[in-house]
Amino acid sequence: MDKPRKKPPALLQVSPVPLYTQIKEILRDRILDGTYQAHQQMPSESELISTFGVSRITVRQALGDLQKEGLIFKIHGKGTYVSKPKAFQNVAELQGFGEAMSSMGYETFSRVVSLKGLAAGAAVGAKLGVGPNEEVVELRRVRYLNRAPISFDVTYVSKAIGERLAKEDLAHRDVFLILENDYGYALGGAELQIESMLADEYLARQLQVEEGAPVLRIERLTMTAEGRPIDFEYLYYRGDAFQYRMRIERSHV
Amino acid sequence: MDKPRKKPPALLQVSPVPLYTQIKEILRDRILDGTYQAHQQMPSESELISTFGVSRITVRQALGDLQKEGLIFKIHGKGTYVSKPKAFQNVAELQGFGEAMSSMGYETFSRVVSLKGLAAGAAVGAKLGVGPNEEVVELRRVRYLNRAPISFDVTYVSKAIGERLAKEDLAHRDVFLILENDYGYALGGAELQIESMLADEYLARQLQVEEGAPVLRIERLTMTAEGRPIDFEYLYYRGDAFQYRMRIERSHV
DNA sequence: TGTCATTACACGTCATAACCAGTTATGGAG
DNA sequence: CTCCATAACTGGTTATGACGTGTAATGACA
Repeated sequence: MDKPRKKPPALLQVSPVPLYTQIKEILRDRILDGTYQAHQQMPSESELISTFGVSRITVRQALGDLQKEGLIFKIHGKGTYVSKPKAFQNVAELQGFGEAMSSMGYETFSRVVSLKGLAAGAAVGAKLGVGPNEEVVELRRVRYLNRAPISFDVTYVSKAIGERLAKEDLAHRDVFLILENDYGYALGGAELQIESMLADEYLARQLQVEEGAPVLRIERLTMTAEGRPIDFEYLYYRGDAFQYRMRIERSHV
Repeated sequence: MDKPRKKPPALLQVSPVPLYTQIKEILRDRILDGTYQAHQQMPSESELISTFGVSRITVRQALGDLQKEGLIFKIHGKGTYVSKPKAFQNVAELQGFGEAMSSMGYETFSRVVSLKGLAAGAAVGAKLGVGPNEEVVELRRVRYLNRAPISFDVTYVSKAIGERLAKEDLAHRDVFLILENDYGYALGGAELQIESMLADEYLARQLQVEEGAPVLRIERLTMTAEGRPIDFEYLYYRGDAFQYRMRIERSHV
C-alpha cells in the first residue's frame, strides 16, 4: 500500500451518482407508476428524511429537481403535491425533430436535398457570429413522418462542422444527436421565432402541397451550453399536418 | 413587555426578502450594468461569501437562481461565468399579450368584440375540465399594437370568473394580470399548440387582412400553480405582423 | 524537455442544526 | 357554540462544517 486511500467509499453510495439523484429517481418512479397519485399525496420532507436516512438538504435537492421538471409542486405550510397528468410534461425543451417524433412513436426519416458550402451572407452570418463572406455549410432536408413530407429544413452550420456532417447518416439521425453524442458538443438552448406564412412555389413542391398553403415558419438558433451559436435553421412545417406543442411556465420572480 | 421577543431581527436583513434573493438582485444588476462582463468573470463562491458576509448555501442559492434564469453558467473545476448577450433571455415564460408587448415598449389596447355566457361544448369543456353543457364565459377581443389589429383572441373561462371579468377594464388590462393581481390566482404554466392556417372570411374581417392570408393559430390552456385549468384561449395572430419568439433550454437529464 | 505528483482553488455533495413562516387542528375562554 | 390562542404540523431560509471531484499551475524527477 504505497498509496494510502484517505477516504473509504461511504455508506450506501457506491456509484458516483449523487444521493439526491438516486432519491429523485426513486420518487420519480413512484410518481410515474402511481404510488404517489394525482393531485394530492407525497410524503413530507421529514418523512423522506427518515425513510431514506438522509439529511434534509438532500431531500430538498431531490424534491427541488422534481419540481423543476414539473412533476411536483409545493405549497408552503401544507405540503408537496404531485402535479396532474403528464401528457406534455416536458415538451418545452429543445429537441430535434426526430427525437420529438420518435418519442411519440412516429416513424421518421429525412431526405437530403442538398448539402453545400457557401458564403454565410448577412442574415445567417449574424446569427452564427461569422462574417458575411465566411464560408458556412447549408443543408437542405425534407423530413418525412410516416412517409409523408411534413417539413422542409434549411440548416446552417460552420464549415468545420458541416464537412463532418457530410459523412453522417443524415437520413436517419438528428443533427442534434450527432452534435451531442458524436462530436461532444453540449447543447444549451435555442432562440425561436415562429410565424405563419404561405407556401411559395419552391416550398410547395418540397412539401407536396398547393402553392399558397399555410406553412409554419420557424427560425431556430441553437447554442452550446457556453452560449456559442452552433446551428441556425429555417424550418417550414406543413400547416395542415403539424402542430408545435409545448408547455411553458409562468415565472414568479 | 408582556410578549418577550425571542429573536431580534438579524443582521442586515430587515425586509422579509430572503438574503439569497437580495444577493441575486445585486449580482443580476452587476451583470446587466456590465460590472461582470461578457463570457468570463464572476467572483468565486468563497469571494462572494466574504464580500457579502453570508454562508455558502446562501451564495449557492443565489447563483443557482441566476443560472436557472440563464444569466450565468458554471463549469466544475473552473468557476462561474456570465453567459453572453441577453436579448431574449427569459422569453420562454408565460406572459399575457400586453405584458409581452409593453415590456418591449409597444403600445397596446384591446377591443372587446363580445363577452357572453354559453355552453362549454365538448372541446372547450374538456380543456377546462367541465361538462359540455356547463356554462362558461366566452370573451372575444381584437388586440391592437400601435393602433393596428394584430390578433384576434377567443378566451374561455369559468362562469364565475367570467362574470367578474365582465366588470374589468379589459381594453387595457391583461386577463392574466387581473387573475393574478386582483383575483389572487397563482398561474402555473400553460400548454400551447401552434399551427399555421389561412384566414377565413370572419377572421380576415377582424384582423383587417385579405381572406386567405396566413395566420398563426395558437391554442393555449393556462393553469394555476396547482395545475387546475383556468383559462383556455384561441389566439389568431396576423402572420405578416407577428412573430412568436421564445428561448428554450435543452434538458440534460 | 517531458511526464507526473503536488498543490491550490473552483464548484458539487451531504450532514447537522436552527429559526422563520404559512396551515390546520385543538382546546379553552367567553 | 363561537372565537381565538396555541401547538403541531408543513415547507422556506440560513449557518457551519466537511469531504468530494474537476481544473490548472507548479515543480520535481526521469
